[in-house]
Amino acid sequence: MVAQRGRRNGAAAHKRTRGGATPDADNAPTAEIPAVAENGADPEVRAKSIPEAAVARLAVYLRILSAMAEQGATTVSSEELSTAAGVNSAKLRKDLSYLGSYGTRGVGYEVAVLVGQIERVLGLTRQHKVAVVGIGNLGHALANYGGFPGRGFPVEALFDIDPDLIGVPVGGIPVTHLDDIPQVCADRQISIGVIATPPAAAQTVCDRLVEGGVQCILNFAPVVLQVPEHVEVRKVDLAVELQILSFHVARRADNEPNGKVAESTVAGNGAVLQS
Amino acid sequence: MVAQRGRRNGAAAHKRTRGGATPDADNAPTAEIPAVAENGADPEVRAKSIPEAAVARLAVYLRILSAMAEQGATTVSSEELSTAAGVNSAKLRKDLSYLGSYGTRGVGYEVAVLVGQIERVLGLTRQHKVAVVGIGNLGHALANYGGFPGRGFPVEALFDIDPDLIGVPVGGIPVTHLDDIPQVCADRQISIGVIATPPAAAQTVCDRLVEGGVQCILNFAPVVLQVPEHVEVRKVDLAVELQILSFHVARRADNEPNGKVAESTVAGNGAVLQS
DNA sequence: CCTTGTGAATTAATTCACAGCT
DNA sequence: AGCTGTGAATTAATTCACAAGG
Repeated sequence: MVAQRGRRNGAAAHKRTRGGATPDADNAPTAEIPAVAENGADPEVRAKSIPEAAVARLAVYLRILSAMAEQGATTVSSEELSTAAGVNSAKLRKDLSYLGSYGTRGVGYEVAVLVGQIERVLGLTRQHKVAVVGIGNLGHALANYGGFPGRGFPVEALFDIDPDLIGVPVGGIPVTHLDDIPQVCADRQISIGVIATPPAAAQTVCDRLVEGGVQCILNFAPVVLQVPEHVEVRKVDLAVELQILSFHVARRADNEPNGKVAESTVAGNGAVLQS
Repeated sequence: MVAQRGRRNGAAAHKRTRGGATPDADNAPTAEIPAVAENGADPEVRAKSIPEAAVARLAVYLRILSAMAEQGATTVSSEELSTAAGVNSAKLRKDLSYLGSYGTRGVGYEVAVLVGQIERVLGLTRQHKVAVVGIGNLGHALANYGGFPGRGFPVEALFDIDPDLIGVPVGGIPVTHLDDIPQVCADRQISIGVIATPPAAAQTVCDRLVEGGVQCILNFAPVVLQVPEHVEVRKVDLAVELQILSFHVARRADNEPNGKVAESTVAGNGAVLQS
């Protein structure tokens, strides 16, 4: 059907360079997979083309499932899991179906199996070394996470420009100067760079990370980064988040002219809910 | 079975209460406006139903436009602005069209006009008082932003559970105990609550914020919050962001198999490489 | 000529609804 | 009986492409 031609891989050089990606709705170009992947390596149905939106939710399911496993649960139904994740069960099942068919009809899913499959699809069986750039308030907080979510994302390098910080260990790792980013990232095989610098420094830092071979960037600076197209950027933007909330407040105020309605909510305004 | 049992508010059995929202693609139920709005209030074309995705981008455009204005630019074309924002120009124009028609064909847009219109639509002409809960590393960082993005989001209350912190001013504001959340939020008319607590505390804190009349929550805790449906939740989830990046790394590795399988990459053994 | 603004076309994401298996 | 898995239907978001207007 769609013959999705057009995407030229060769030189292309379309300066796509999109690096924006609001934590919200922007970051979502759909993770199309070129459909190639003949592989033949895996007996399982290799991931074919999981929608980006589903990927984000799978990560959420994974966390919930891990918690359930820790509490001793061995199986879970789509209804339970979807409720815990705040989505509806049809969406959840559709999302899980991208993993393959690991449920048992009439019963549900085995928690351990789902955990394993989600980890596989998200690539969490590999390790992804992280570098944090900008050891201010936020960078400090990030560095102290010490090996981010669970294991799998060890922080292996810290960078800042402040001479007083260079060499000082934060969360066990000594801070290196910004100038050494390319070198150190290349040496330590950093795969994810986290930018927590002031906005003015962000693009330069980004360029150096790319120079050092970093392919993925998580950007906390309120700047739209320009990157070559093989680099993946995700953005966490506080200002944008707050402004989106502001929009919703304003919208509510516009629609519901009078001041309060408090909890008449529930069935009250059918307008806002989905179906 | 973790908790989800008690979440029944009112009748409505499964009435949603979504609070998840991955910073990415999850947070995006499309900001449909109830269509009611007989309006008749504004001479301008009142916001009719801006797509959620567009709202997020408008916030980005706003920042870029503000920077341009500061540099003395007075007009801008869709091409320029879209490049700076990392989107294509058609999308940009479509987004701006939700504001009304403020461009001049053959010329472009007046920067100042766009800034004003975006601020209007995002509700940035109001003030939104913010409370930060959880004054750890992250909360500290947030509190010190002191009046978040530019103006319009003053931090007016800080909360924590640690007795050593109570009363201590952070960024000029004394920390109050978690127990006083409902009271203080109601008194100070807080409209946005930021949750930066450990995951275990997040739901309780959330409940108290809601009790205090807070309608919007920005959640940094890795937990899916359950909230009544009139409350808007946005989530910033570090783990999810990293896992999405991980997914893209894996995807690339699968598609672009330089060597065959190269080094023990794909699944198989959990322990890959050193640590 | 410009560049905007927008219907129409396309593509992605979500939801429905039910067949199929346990 | 019950729950998964998934085509089909629906709804949202993006992109195209060009008429309209300075």
